Amino acid sequence: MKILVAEDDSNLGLLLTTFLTAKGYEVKLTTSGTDALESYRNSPTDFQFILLDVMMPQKDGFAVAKEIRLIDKKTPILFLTAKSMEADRLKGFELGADDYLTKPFLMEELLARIHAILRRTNPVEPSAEISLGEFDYNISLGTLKRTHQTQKLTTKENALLSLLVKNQNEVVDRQGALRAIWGDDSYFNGRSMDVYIAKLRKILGEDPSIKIINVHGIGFKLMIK
Amino acid sequence: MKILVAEDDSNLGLLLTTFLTAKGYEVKLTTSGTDALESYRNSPTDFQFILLDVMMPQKDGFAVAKEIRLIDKKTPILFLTAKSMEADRLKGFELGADDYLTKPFLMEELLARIHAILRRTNPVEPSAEISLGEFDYNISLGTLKRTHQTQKLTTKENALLSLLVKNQNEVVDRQGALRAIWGDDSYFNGRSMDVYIAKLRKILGEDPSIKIINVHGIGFKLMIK
DNA sequence: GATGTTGTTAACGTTTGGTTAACGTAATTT
DNA sequence: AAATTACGTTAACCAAACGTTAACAACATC
Repeated sequence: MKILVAEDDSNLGLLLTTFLTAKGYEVKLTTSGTDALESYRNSPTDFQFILLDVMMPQKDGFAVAKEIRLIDKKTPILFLTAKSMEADRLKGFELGADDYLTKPFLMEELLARIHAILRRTNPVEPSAEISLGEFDYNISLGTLKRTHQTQKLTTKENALLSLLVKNQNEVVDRQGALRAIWGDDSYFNGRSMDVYIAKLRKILGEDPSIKIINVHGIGFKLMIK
Repeated sequence: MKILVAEDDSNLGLLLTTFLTAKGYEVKLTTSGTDALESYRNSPTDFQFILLDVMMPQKDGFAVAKEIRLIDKKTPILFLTAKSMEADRLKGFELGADDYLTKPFLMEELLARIHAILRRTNPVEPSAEISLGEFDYNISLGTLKRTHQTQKLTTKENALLSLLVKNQNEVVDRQGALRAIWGDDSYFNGRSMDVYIAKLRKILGEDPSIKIINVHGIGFKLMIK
């Protein structure tokens, strides 16, 4: 999932890139409307989402959107702007924008709005799938896909795997995981989690590059070579 | 194109109704979350857009959205609220909202946002007949036609099937369906719904490409190959 | 009143997923 | 080295969830 970002404020551009990359998106950052349009034109089918700052020198976000919409009516466009003028907002929507977010905004809200737009844009694949070794893991559906097979995970399996995946290459604290998934960290819940770790090891064992490592006395770590 | 509006401020409710009606929409105005949910449940296939005020007595907009999303993952939901708290905004999106607009807002912006969302969601107007595998299903008449046969469905059969068809390929929450069709999710209503699921499986079994799948502990999903 | 229709509930069963037991190995502490 | 704690693995157990068929109750129609 690749996002084209046009933002002339380098701090915000960097922040956006870092944040969205951490959330699993590939980001192409451009710092002017001209560059954005050029990037788009170089590979128009590459981008699944476009984030446009309105106030940019030379070619502003509106001009870019107008140009893009001439040849692409589908790729979602979300405008970012410091200006809160109502006429501008309406203009953005008229140009075919999907949303319009006023600075300053919470990064989490931006992400929520991106998700909402993608949810209705790609109803067939409502949730992003995470690449996990040879598997494609869908947290929402609780499915693990590989070649021609799809394995459905149980609720507990999915909860535990999603926690490990979200903290890939980092140790997930044993007691914390127990409290988060089982509600408290009693002895038997701990044994239950060990059972589920074994289940996940068995399922993921089809791909030898995936390992769930125990860090003694601390917790578990999901690693992929 | 019918919009369900829930707004307890009668001035704003009237304004919304007048404005949207003038823009060509049919509006069902409700003044409480409870009434909104009841209106929705009475004819779930009627509405193509839902406008929910967040702050309403008894059942707030969030609670309404939560209940609706159990049995309808697609119909667009836009929240209106006087509160601009960020946590609330994120909560709205997590519940499956498509947009979130803070009062006071320009009516024209509301309309633009509705259009932007509808542009993406291809709203399904209730039609005379829906193609369902080898069957032609008429929700209004409660009939299933196939080759030279027409089967008449009972009220409960029709309510359940229309809910499954509306959410084809999506899981319909068991408890949500029970509350929507039977009024509450007690044990015996659950057993009754299981009986009706069996009835529908028997009726639809004439076409082997149609399956009603149980997702354990969650609900049912209608799938067609 | 007899009959038909629809919805509810009973009865018996299967499936599912989570918990716990049991036996063991690995790591740390004494 | 021995004892203790932490974790690995497999399977038994159990209750909840659900599938199916039929009996029963309530209501409508003739």
